[in-house]
Amino acid sequence: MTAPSPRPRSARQSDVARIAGVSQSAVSRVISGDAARIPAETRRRIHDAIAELGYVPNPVARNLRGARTRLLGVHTFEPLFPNAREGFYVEFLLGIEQRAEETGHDLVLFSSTGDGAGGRRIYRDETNRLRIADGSVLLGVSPDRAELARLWHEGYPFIHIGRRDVPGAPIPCVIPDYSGAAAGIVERLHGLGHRRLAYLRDSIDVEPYEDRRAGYADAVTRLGVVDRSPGFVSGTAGVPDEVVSALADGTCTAAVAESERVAAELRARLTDRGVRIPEDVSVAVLEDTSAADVGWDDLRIPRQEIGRIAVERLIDMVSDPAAPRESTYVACEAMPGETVAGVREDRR
Amino acid sequence: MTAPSPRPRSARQSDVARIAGVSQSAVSRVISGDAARIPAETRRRIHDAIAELGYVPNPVARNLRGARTRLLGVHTFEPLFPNAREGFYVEFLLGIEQRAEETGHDLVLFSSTGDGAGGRRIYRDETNRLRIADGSVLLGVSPDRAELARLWHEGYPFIHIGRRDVPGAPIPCVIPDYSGAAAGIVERLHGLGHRRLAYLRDSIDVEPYEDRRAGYADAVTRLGVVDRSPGFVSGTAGVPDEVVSALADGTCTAAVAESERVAAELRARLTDRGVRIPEDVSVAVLEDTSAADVGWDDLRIPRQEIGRIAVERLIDMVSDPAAPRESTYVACEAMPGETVAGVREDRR
DNA sequence: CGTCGGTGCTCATACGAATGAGCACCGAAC
DNA sequence: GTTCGGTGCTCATTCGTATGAGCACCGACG
Repeated sequence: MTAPSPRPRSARQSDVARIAGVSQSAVSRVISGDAARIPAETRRRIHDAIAELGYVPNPVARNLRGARTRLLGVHTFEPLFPNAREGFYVEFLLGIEQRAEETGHDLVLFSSTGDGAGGRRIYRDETNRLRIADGSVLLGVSPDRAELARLWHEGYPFIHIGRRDVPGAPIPCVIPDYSGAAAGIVERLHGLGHRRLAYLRDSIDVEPYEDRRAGYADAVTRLGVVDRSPGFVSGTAGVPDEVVSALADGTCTAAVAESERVAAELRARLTDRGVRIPEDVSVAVLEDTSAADVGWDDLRIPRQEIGRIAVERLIDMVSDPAAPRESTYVACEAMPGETVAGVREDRR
Repeated sequence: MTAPSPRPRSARQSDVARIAGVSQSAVSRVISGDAARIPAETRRRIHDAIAELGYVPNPVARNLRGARTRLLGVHTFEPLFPNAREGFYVEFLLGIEQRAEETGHDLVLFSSTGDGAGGRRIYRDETNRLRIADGSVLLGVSPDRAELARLWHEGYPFIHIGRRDVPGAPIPCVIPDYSGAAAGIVERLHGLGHRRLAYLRDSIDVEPYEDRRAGYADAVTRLGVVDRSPGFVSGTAGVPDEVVSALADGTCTAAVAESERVAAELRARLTDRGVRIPEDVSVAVLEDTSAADVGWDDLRIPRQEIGRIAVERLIDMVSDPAAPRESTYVACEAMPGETVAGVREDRR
């Protein structure tokens, strides 16, 4: 038996109708359940004809009438599984897929680049590629905010995972609450007796880091803790010498690092000076370091849950275009590790 | 600024046409590049109107005319990332995504179950859900071969990852060459001096395991090696006592386990008897055990490459429906580990 | 016997874009 | 001055399905 080629044009409702001796609309009604006034006998004839022809509705044509496609888009601004961040997007996707499955949606992964260069774009030769889907989840760092603004103005339903600020276009996001998590970590250090902290910033200036800084700053002020970083909000990136010295001599008793990269650098510098973590100095990281598995006190981003929530919100937007489009915050758990301890007795 | 809601019905070509003072077809021609006979001035007017209205083509309508959607489907018969097989499908998807990106395709992940129960099905109330995509990659273990047969008879372009035999429907697959890999492992054992082997089968009876058994059986015969498993082809699943004894007393010097599960059981049983791997007995596994990371001599399934090849083949089928639809074999690398060694001197 | 209410459908059109055919006009060539 | 060829579009139709409106028929009721 050989493959049926050249593929015969698939049967359509009109073919079924001809065989069953009814009109195309009768077929349509029977198929789409609106068969209230079609008697069993006719229905049977139609079903027989369907079986005979192996008729299968064309979903594309169905959708044309303005019905929903029940497709949800997933647009990542970088390849879905960049090696550098293995497991990063995938975890969000896991939650997205779960919720999509539960709500009877399929997903469209927008993997095509657009035009070879310039990264993944939403608009390709003036057309919004996302439009096949009823709405889309966006994730990753967009290289081009104007695109997001345009998308928003178009009224297309979408939700962004992670905070993204675009002037003039308050795009709805699902946001890990880095600010609250940072505050929580400061509180924890405070509870352990730490009163003089240092903040280590990375050189990245995107929204999520701003959130961390804000949360840290608030908590420091609120608890009356002293921050000794060299002007952490506008300050230097990386691990300045002053901070290493301050931690070594007890001027500071704990450090809060924005990213694992900075934390690792700090650890190296402290080890050089013979300073131990956590015996001498406590270090917490404001990032999910579970992949590295080195025991940092850090925070956990509930990626799966965030994915689920994003789909949830997206479906709301799709089903009610007039619904409010606000951002949602999702709490991050502070994860105790092996790098935070009570303050050293002689340094209280 | 508030979200533009209720969303205005998006502009269409006829709206653009009205504003630009031309006909809808002129707009269509300009947009779809067939603008040979439209002068620059008119084109400009049309583009201005497009910009003014924020017009965006409706991909669904486009597709209706029979054009390609440039969507490729990915249908998994189980959720994409079942916890039990974490990283299993994902690796295929990685390759699929890469190739899709390179060829300018987007992916549709068919995640919706169909009707709540009964697993993921291709046909939902008599409609082939895959049809939105130009063609689809199927992966996982289908609960229902009749569905595959129907899909094939329909002439829908699809390719299955992993071998799947359906009577009357020679469905095209991309198949890890388990048979060759099993033979390779037997050859390797033979090269190390092993002459009396045992084969341990799992209780699963799907095609991939048949391939392993066939490859093993061929190699054993070809090399004149003795197989001491209790009738491995029709034989008992799991780890029979006879096999453990044969390995312990030197009747057999090496074991080939179909799955990691069986291998792990064997290891436990041998350890109980004080038999060491690989000093006393060599053990190889005919499965990719890289996830477990316990040093088995095993084989590696080039999942990413398989994904890429599947997309490649699928695109061929889509672009030429008359193309032959055969299966493709992909070689698996035998991966040396720490559980195979030369045969013990006194057991040659 | 006329009318009314149901039943069992059909008709016509919409959805949005693509496209073969063809019309109207213009300048040039014979 | 007629024909010819090219330009610049428009017209009409197609894709496959869904759906509001409505037609024809039948039995029942007044």
